[in-house]
Amino acid sequence: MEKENKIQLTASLLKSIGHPIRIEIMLYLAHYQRATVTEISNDLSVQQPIISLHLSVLRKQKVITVKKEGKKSLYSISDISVKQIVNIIYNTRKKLN
Amino acid sequence: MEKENKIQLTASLLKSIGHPIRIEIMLYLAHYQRATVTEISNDLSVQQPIISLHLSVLRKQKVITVKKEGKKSLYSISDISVKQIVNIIYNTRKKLN
DNA sequence: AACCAATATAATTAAATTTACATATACATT
DNA sequence: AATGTATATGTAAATTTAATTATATTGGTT
Repeated sequence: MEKENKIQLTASLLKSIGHPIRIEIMLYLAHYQRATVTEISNDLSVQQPIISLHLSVLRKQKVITVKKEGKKSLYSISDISVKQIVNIIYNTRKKLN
Repeated sequence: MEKENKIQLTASLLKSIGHPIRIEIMLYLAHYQRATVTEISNDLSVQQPIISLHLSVLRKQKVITVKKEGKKSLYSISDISVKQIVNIIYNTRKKLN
């Protein structure tokens, strides 16, 4: 992969996670392994269309994956490294402030 | 620190790094340890005011720190964990695509 | 003091995101 | 086929972010 493209992808990935609701979704999925849209929507107290939108942003960056089961969509984090990153930043943030 | 605040800070940090030019700046600083605004501007071929602007975004999140020496501003990455994160994502990105 | 180099900031405009709300699709059950 | 549940998509408005250009500030030098 060319450098420019790689930089662009790195930026896109970080940007996709860099949103409060999406951080919450990532932490939620990191904790529960998998969850449906409704579960996430209820537990985070955020309207379903908004959760769906943010899930699509994360899905586009392949940060999470969906597995359809009947009428449910089970979401999970697609890569452990992404999970680690969220935890690293979440836990080291206090050191920077 | 309250959870909400921590989430917000985590999002802000990731968001601040999630931009092509800022990724390039981070990779540049990770490689050279420290650099001036002019050096970054020249080597990345990006206009100085734009670099200054992006540096201020990163500085605001305390991702980088400045040390003034005469009329020069020496920038460097403030925390190793941030450096690691950039490298992790930069190197794992290919696995996700 | 005048000047130059290095950096930061301001104003403007353009573009991209986010939210909210409404609506659509898909599947399952009756 | 009609209803209910789960999820996705469309649109418009509001907000945020980015790039551009110009200008300001700061420190060193003559």
